[in-house]
Amino acid sequence: MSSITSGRRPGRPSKAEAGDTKAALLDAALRLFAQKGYAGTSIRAIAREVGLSESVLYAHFAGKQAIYDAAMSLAGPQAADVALDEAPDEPAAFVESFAARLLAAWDTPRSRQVMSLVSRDGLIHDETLAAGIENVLGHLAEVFARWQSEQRIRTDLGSPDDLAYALLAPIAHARLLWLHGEATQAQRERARDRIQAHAALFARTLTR
Amino acid sequence: MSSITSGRRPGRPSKAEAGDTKAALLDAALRLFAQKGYAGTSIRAIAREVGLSESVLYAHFAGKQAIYDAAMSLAGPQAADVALDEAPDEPAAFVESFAARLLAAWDTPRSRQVMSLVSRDGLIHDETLAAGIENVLGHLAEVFARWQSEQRIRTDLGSPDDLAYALLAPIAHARLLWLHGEATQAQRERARDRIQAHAALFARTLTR
DNA sequence: ATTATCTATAGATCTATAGATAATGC
DNA sequence: ATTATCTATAGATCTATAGATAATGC
Repeated sequence: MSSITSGRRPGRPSKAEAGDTKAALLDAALRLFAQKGYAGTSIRAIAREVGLSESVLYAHFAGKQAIYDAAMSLAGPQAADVALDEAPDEPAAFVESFAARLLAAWDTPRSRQVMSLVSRDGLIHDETLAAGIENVLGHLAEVFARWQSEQRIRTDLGSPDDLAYALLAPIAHARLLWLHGEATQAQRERARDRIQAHAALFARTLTR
Repeated sequence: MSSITSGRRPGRPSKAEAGDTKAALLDAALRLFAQKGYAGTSIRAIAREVGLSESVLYAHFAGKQAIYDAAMSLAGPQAADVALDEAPDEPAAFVESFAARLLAAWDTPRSRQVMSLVSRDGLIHDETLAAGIENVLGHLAEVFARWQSEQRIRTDLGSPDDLAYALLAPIAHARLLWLHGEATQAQRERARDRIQAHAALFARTLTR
């Protein structure tokens, strides 16, 4: 028994046994940062997860912060991109499909991990995230304003902006509570049920 | 100049200069854990914040985790305790006062710090927090169910449970986004405006 | 020659403990 | 004697770097 510390011998691995190391490192990094946060995750732990020496990370990234930034950028399309790409004509149908599309975008393994990562390290209070939410709210408010002026929805409930918040916040909250990196199947179903029920309730509110 | 490392000489401090060390340590601990998270906060940093040596903490607490637990328990009364202690008779008035009482309980320096602490380290996904929310939702749903059976509010919008979520989630989300340990005055006002506007909109929804 | 891995190590920092020192309260 | 602080230190762990090793691609 020679090398106990690592199953690998030194030197460049042969083509056959070389995988996509950088992608594997980033995947492990996202997983660990999501589980333990920035300070709770060591370079060493990331390397061990992939079965390599920690110094490999310095061949691929400038340092710990660079790994974190790269892992963050694995986040898929944001809510604003996903949710509003459909020309909204029929209020009730739009509201329910909006919620369904947000759920689909947020209930993926990667998106759930990014959610965990974002809800640590104070990033949930980061301006970027808040700006993204404001962006979606603005788009939604425009839609509601048009519908109000066209008399397609009630005008006596509140401003377009308040309506937008009343629709989006419960969906975003469901994401936070139940669509994170360690969510169980039951929690994911809870999120889906809550989001669907809320969208349906909100759609009824708009028109009745 | 003798002791550069600390302004204090060794030995027990005189009665005059001895403050409430344990309270000061806990206060600093909550502040730092809220800012940097568990792993990002060292015993040393807490001690330095109070101007003492790090070994003092071991005289007051069994270890780092014990300090964290003690800081967590500084959280004031929870939402469930605060929000429902008033006999709800008039729907619109109750909804707005419910929101106002939640805001008052959550917009204190300590509660904001606990919010930051909870939104790190995965605690937001902790069962305790989720159970607290479910508890408030359950109480609210009872109130709505009674009102529906008494015909004080509309019955065609959704189940009492869905109504409870539609009221509470946007308030809880405002807390998360704008009532944390590093919230600015502008963010706190944003939370208040959002919460008030949402409560008013929801109250109108219930009755019109 | 370049690239991707390894081992070894420096230097910083962290948790925790041991033992000294000085004030308090009996 | 007890309590509340201090200094000093052990031992673990962390980030980062230097230099060796072996496969690749020209």
